[in-house]
Amino acid sequence: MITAAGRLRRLYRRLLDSYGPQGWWPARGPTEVLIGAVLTQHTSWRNVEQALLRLRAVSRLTPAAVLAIAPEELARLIHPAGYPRVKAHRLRQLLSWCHARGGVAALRHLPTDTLRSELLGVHGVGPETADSILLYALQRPLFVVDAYTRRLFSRLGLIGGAEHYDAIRRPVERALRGATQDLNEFHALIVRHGKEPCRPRPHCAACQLVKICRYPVSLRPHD
DNA sequence: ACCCAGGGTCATA
DNA sequence: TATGACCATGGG
Repeated sequence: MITAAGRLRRLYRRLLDSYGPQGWWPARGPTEVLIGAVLTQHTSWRNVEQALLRLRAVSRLTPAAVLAIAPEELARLIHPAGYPRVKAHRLRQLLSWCHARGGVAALRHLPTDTLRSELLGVHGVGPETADSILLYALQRPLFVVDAYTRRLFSRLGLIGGAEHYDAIRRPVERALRGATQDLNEFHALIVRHGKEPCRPRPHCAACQLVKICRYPVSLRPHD
């Protein structure tokens, strides 16, 4: 990531002006953020919603209640989100950790560094899932780097494409001065912009790209 | 019949 | 360190 705090701030401002606040995370409660963060791994939010509907229909979405569901049954319930057995196992690992820690409310007392390293220690929780939970369930000032972020930053020349996760995350956190609400909106807006590929007329008002925006979603992070 | 979606782990070189 | 296979469903 080249040191481009000003460019990052202007990009954020343009995205916000174009789309308005996104009001993330789309969940009813904090535990649902944890569950959704696992379910949405390499999966469209549309499919995740179906899985959440099926889960909500049979259980309260608290760690204890979901852990009371038999693993095979849990897998069956979440199957619209894909990778049912993998995700059922990951959900159980994550919710067991949370439950052992006294529930989501109890997590608020712990420092961000501690929470992040413990989350990364949970099997099936990588950096994006951990940071989504920390930002959207616990309001910690972290920037979430996902495939849309890499693609957009790479198209804008802000990164080469091979940067490590933290090498993208930290500069954005500095550029936005660790303001939780801005980090929240920035990531949500990047996803919004990525989901609705902008049509240049003559250029995209949000990212200001002319040519690249005409290539919808086919470009990969390293293109 | 492809390609893609708000990733992560594991085996291998 | 860095690739590739694997996990699996639903929509374009």
